[in-house]
Amino acid sequence: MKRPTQVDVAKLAGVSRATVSYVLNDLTDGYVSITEETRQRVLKAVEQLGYQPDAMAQSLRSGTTNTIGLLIPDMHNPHYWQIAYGVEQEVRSKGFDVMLMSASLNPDHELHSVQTLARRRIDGLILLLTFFDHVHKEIEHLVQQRKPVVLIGTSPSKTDIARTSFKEGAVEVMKHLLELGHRRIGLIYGVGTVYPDQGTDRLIAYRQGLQSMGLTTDESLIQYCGTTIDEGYKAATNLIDQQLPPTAIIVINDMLAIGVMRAINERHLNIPDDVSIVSFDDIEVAAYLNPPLTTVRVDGEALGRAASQLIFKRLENPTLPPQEIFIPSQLIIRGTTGEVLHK
Amino acid sequence: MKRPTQVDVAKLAGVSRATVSYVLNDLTDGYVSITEETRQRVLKAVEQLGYQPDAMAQSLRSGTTNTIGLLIPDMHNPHYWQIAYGVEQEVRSKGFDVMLMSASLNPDHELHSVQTLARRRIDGLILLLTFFDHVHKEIEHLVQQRKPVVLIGTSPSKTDIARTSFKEGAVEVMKHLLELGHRRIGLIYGVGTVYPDQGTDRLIAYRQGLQSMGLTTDESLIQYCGTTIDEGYKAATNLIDQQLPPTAIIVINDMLAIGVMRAINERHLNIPDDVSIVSFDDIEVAAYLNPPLTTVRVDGEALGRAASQLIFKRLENPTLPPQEIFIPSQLIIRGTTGEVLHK
DNA sequence: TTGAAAGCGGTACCAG
DNA sequence: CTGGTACCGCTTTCAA
Repeated sequence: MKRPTQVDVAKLAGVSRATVSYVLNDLTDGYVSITEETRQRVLKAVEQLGYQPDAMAQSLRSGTTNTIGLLIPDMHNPHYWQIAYGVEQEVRSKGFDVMLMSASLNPDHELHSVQTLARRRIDGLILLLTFFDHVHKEIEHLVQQRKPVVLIGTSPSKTDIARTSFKEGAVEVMKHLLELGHRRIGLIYGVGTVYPDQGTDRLIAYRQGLQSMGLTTDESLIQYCGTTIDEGYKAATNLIDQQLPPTAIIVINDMLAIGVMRAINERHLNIPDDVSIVSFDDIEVAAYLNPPLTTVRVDGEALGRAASQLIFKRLENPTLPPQEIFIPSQLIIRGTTGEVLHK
Repeated sequence: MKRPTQVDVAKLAGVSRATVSYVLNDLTDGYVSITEETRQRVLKAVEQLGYQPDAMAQSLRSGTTNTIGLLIPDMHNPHYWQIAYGVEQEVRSKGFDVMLMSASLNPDHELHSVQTLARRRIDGLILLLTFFDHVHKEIEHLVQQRKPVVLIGTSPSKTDIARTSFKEGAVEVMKHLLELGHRRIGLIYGVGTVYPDQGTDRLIAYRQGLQSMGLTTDESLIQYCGTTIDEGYKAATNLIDQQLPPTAIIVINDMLAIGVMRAINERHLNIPDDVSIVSFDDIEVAAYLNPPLTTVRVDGEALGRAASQLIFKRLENPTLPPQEIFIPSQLIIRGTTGEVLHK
């Protein structure tokens, strides 16, 4: 059985396609008016056939889709879900839908996803990019077509952006650790990306923090790695198996920090007495780890909501100058950081 | 600037719309043949305008969307993301896209999402339902229209289904705990749903396991709660603050178990010496908790892949009888379960 | 080798 | 009050 169309409904109700359309769109209140009896006949036919208007055809006609596209870097980091959740909340409250895609940390997928989303006549696009440059041209096009495009990121942008910055948080982190007496501070710097800016704010704060105490950066205390918990685990073992291991480790995000904590636990070292740990994001489980994780919170849900608001603002007023909403980061001190007990 | 259409390209290249279509769809190899020179002119025009064919119009014409819809219950449980990840992998490998929606644990949203997905001419639909009955009619319609619909769930179904069962796992759990000497076993039974069957398999195994040892079910050891970590935390406090607290707690999923572990840690009780914990799902962080969580693994990624395979199978052969792929569950013993030390 | 035109499923204008 | 019809952007058959 084929999907029923307007024609089927019209036939069954014994009216014309136009009439069906009128009834369904409640244009009966406007200029056109339709007998209650006809109306009922149509509605009954709709019910009988289980007719649902074809969204594609509607979009083709109207030029709008009532859909916002959202691209996240990958599905393995809860921080991105928080963002997706925020977007979903806000977008749904406006009666729009979200079409979510993941770039799977792959530049080709990222490009493909942006293109796919664009080809769908999405009404607006929220992008959390990892490989920025690849999609630059696509974004230009979208902007020229007056499609709302909002970035979620850390670097200022010419387009609308829901921006956050780890800078303040990272500075707080350094201050916190230095106050606790830490001097050998490791950094696990795992970013699944070639995007040059990603994480830089945290790296800079790290170096400057050390500098402010007259310390030089010991490059052997910096570990680069991927994005999985397991890679965090491995990076941590590299760090703590050194002759002079760090007394504190800064980890670029909570997921990696979970791996780091595991590595330390397995060596029967105590957190925070032997090693302190701080990271970034504040994903949901962070507060429930043992001990609870000290981390720099970035409110993902707020980021997602902010991005959506920017979309709708531009939808209403396409000629606005580029907008920015800033979501600050903030150090949440929990149980994984403590004073240096022994050097 | 408007989005460029085929007409714009045709004009710029000085050819007709059809020619553009031919070039873009490589029909040049078939019956139609086009001068290399014309071809190049068209391609150049496409490039210049940044033309991308309109997916809606294409779908309207072709009747296919190259898109699979996926509905998950909510965005806060990593288990669902594992499933989504599996779906994404498989679907993308076939050159299709995934449109993901979340029901936000809300029956209205669930219904709305299914309807929206259906209205989009999605080529196939993968559903992880919480409030089954509400969408029953929609599914019927889809099936009648020969749209592939695949369920992911635990109860057998008349439609295609990627099925798992916690039963075997739950039985293993009971065996494991009883062998370790546990007799007072608590159950935290949090399901964010009114769907009658959800979790039942685990409840049954629980009762039967106790029965097999000649024990009766102590209803005060069963706690019902919601789906958040925090609700798991609260349910656990109810349990361990009892006069005769359980020596082991079975938790319906890992997210809740994280909250349970926290509650126990906060009371300075030891896991597993004072209280053992087992749960279900085996989300990514489970192995990295402190101690690592004993849990019944259900391979979400495999579930997602299986569901996708069922979709494609039916797409190829719509008249197949209902298919089922079964993904077994399996107890993974880690560090949160141990022998009873004191009663 | 290229172009004209029908139609996919709706919407909305205009005429009856 | 209702029906005819042009059009949204693209594919594809048929004719030139």
